[in-house]
Amino acid sequence: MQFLKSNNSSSHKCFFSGLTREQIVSLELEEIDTTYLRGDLIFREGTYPKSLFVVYRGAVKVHKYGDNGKEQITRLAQPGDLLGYRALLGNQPYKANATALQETKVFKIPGKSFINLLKTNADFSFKVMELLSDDLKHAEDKLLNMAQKSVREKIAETLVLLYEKFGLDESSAINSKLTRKEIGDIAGTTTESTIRTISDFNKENIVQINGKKLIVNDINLLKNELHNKIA
Amino acid sequence: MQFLKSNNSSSHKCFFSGLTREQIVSLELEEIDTTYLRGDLIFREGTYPKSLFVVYRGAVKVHKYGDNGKEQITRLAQPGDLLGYRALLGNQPYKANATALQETKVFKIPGKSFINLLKTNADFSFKVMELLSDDLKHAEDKLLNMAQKSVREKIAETLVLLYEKFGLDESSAINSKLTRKEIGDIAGTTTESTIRTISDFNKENIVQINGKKLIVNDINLLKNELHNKIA
DNA sequence: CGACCACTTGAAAACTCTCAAGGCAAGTGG
DNA sequence: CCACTTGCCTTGAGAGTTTTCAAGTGGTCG
Repeated sequence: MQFLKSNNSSSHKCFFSGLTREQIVSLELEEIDTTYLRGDLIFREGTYPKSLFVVYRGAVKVHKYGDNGKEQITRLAQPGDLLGYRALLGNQPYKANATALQETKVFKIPGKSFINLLKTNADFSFKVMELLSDDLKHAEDKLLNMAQKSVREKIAETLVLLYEKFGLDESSAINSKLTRKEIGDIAGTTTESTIRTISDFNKENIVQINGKKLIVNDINLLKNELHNKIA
Repeated sequence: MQFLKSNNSSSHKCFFSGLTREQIVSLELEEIDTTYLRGDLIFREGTYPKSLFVVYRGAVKVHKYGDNGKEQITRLAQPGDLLGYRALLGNQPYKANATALQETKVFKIPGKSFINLLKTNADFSFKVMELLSDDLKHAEDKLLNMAQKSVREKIAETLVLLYEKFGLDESSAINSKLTRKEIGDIAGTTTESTIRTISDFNKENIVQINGKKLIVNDINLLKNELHNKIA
């Protein structure tokens, strides 16, 4: 099954690799209507989930809006990542929106199949728990960043994240199609502050701006910016 | 078993209420050395977990420190809440510290017993997942607050949280023993800003300061402060 | 070509933190 | 019993950071 060969170059392990063929078949993957273009909404906050989404190709932002209307990206999903499992687990409405960042293909797994597998397969259960556990860790780390870091540090943090998630293309540029606004929405700051900070990094030769592309010649220069440098 | 009668007045359901007597016995609760006084460290970030902690009485802060040394409280645990389950699940070191906020009694469950029950009892597994799911939701909500709200809103948010977690004592004061610094550590701001904001609320008759106590006569006045009031 | 969208820059305003200092209450030791 | 220490609360003023608002540029697509 093609699906099992994750084309994800980063360190993610395929979520279903421990299952038997029968178990995978039992998931009744649906392939209908599962390709999205940049900007397409995959699901909307407040609606109820029917399926679990598994990203097969592309990239997805999970985001919500504050009272003031400002957008906050809480997570980036890539090939191999699951979307919407939390709403399914609790049989609750989605707590965020999911939007494709580029051409993205997902598999849909009927909610019931997912829950069934959870209830019958302890290993699978355990894996989902590890996943939740991991997401929780990331959320808490991010909490600390948001609460305590300067804009400069938050932007550096975000660029390192993008570097690690998306890698570099042939010209050493971060291989994401994110706009400045979206980078700010991840970092938790305004578009203008994002632009100014990236521009500072450019002047300091930490990154190089090439149109919309951000060229990273030495990731360690960026990583140096992650921490408060007050002795 | 006394343990099952949660003395928690708030809406928490007891985590173990779905288990059979045998299953509870299988957890091999340990009661040794399980009372802590205010300020006592229950576990430290970076160390490895041996047991799961179940808060029986009192209150616990889960907190970590940023690069600059500033403390951030990520969670408050009360009777019925579990501590350290995430580290156990992943067999990883604790990612935060836990410190008693008042005289606190906890039960310890050997890590192995917990994991065993997880692997053999699908319902229990599911419950832990719901718990994780819930914690994740809170973390993400808090993320949004941190990223987008003003100090005033964050303090209001925190006071409402404390109101809901700890309730009011006989004099209508929030029934927590938290210092101003700790309130700031939850909200994600400095002690001084916390004091100034609470002082503002006092002047505006939203809360009433009585020594270290904060009297809340009408919680809705505070809740009005949760949202940005820009039309 | 015009509209639109993203990017960029400047200047002022708003907000929050930092640093410094003082007050108050409880507990301690002489 | 009093002086002293300690921890927490409070306030002020200035510094620093970040946002806001306004304006302008450049590229792209129909």
